[in-house]
Amino acid sequence: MRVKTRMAPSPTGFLHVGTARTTIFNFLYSRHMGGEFVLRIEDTDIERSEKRFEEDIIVGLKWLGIEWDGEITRQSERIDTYEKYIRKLLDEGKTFYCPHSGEELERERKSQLWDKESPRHVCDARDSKLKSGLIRFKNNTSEKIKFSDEIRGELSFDPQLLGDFSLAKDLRTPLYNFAVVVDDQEMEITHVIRGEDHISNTPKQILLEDALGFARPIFAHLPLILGSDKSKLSKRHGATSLTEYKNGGYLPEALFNFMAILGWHLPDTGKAEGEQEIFSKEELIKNFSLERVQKAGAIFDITKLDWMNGEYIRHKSSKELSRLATPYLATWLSDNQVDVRHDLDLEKIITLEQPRLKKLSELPEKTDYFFKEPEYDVALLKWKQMNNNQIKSSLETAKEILQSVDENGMTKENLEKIFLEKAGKDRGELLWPLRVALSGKKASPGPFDIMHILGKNASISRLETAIDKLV
RNA sequence: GCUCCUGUCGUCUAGCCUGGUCUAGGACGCGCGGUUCUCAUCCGCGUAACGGGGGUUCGAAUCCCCCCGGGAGCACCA
Repeated sequence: MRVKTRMAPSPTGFLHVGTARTTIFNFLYSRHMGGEFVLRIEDTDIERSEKRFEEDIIVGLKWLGIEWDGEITRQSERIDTYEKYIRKLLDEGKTFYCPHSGEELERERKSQLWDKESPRHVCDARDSKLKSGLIRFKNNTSEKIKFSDEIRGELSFDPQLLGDFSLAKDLRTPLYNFAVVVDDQEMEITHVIRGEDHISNTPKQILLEDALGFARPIFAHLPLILGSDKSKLSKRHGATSLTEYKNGGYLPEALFNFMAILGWHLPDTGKAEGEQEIFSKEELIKNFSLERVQKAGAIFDITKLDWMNGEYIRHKSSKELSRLATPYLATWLSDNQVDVRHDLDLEKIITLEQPRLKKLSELPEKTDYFFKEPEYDVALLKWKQMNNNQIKSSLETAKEILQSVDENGMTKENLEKIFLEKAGKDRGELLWPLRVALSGKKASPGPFDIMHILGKNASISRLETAIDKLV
């Protein structure tokens, strides 16, 4: 079977992660089936759609590693086509101009609600000869509308509840449900994979497809991404735009992996323990199947994303990680007007933090002491029950050891060897004050790594600063 | 209100179709322990769920019915 799926984001806001996830599923499915995946932009809402939002969609999808086939098409470029089909329907008497005003519709709606009926408009002027007004569909269907959803199975709707729904404001201003139907036909889309919030649009679209004599695509409705309170993910739950995740230090592969796994999973591999959670894009494409997607909505669990992002960070080579993370550091350094010593090796610093990073954006706060003198409370220098004199002498010892090391001996291995030889039973007595003096932090990488990167002079200077603090 | 969708650990899920091998598996999180000066990594152990009630059956997370819960959609937005 030939497969062609499409993604049709609307440029009326920044690219939402939910939209991004739907795109991932479309992408995975068509690639899995060896089909085509195309991008169409829904930009007929002139008031709300903006160029910068369209740009955001394109940049975001590229960043995620989603590539589409062919040129991007836009709804606004097909106005002539829509007009052609609207005229056809009008000529065939399948649609009509509705003469009712907004107030009249509102009154009808209220009375229906009052009668505990589903609000809809059933027009009493279907055969009016008017040539202006809202164009509505003459809904004469009485049989149930049935269609098969690839994820949910057989679905059925009562067409009476739809009323004479609208399909265009005028000949050249089609409304969503009409525009998608025409576009899917014109673009020869075979599979419509979209969010579950579109389920109730489907019967309208089917009615239009039938009226126009179009083939019916295969539908698949994905569960929604939910916030922590189980309602549709929105701003009040935290970051919803893809850009925020991008800027927040998430890796595209991690986000892709996480969102693909959210609401979809491979079957039990039968392994007794430790089933795989980390999948490359290729593996996801190879194993993807629509029938395995979950039916219920899934909560967007940021802590699992953070873990997964950390996993991807840990698996990067030092060089690659350094390339990706340096901009975060550079921005921070310039914002804080820090002069960086030219001999500092940024790649080493970044690699040192690799096992601790969940997000690239955490880098500056974790490594600031390499770039400026650490600030800390004297009390932090204290290890267990040591008093100030003991701490001071411990730091003096560390300083002496360091002074005895020549520049070539400033490797991590060598420093570790020398310091551990001199350390007592409780290594903490020597190493804790030393590490705090160097980093100014309660938690940090080990002192040997820090001294190696900082160099002999800077390290000694920090020990002296600490000793002075104790007086 | 109406319509539709949906319900396994706190979260993401495996298992459900084709009842027994499920004393319900994995992952994240959390807790404890090991490595360790600290944190992280890594390793080991642990924690915790079939929404409820009826059936059918020798046997139900799996099949049937009812109830309850959660969500979404009901535009001259997409």
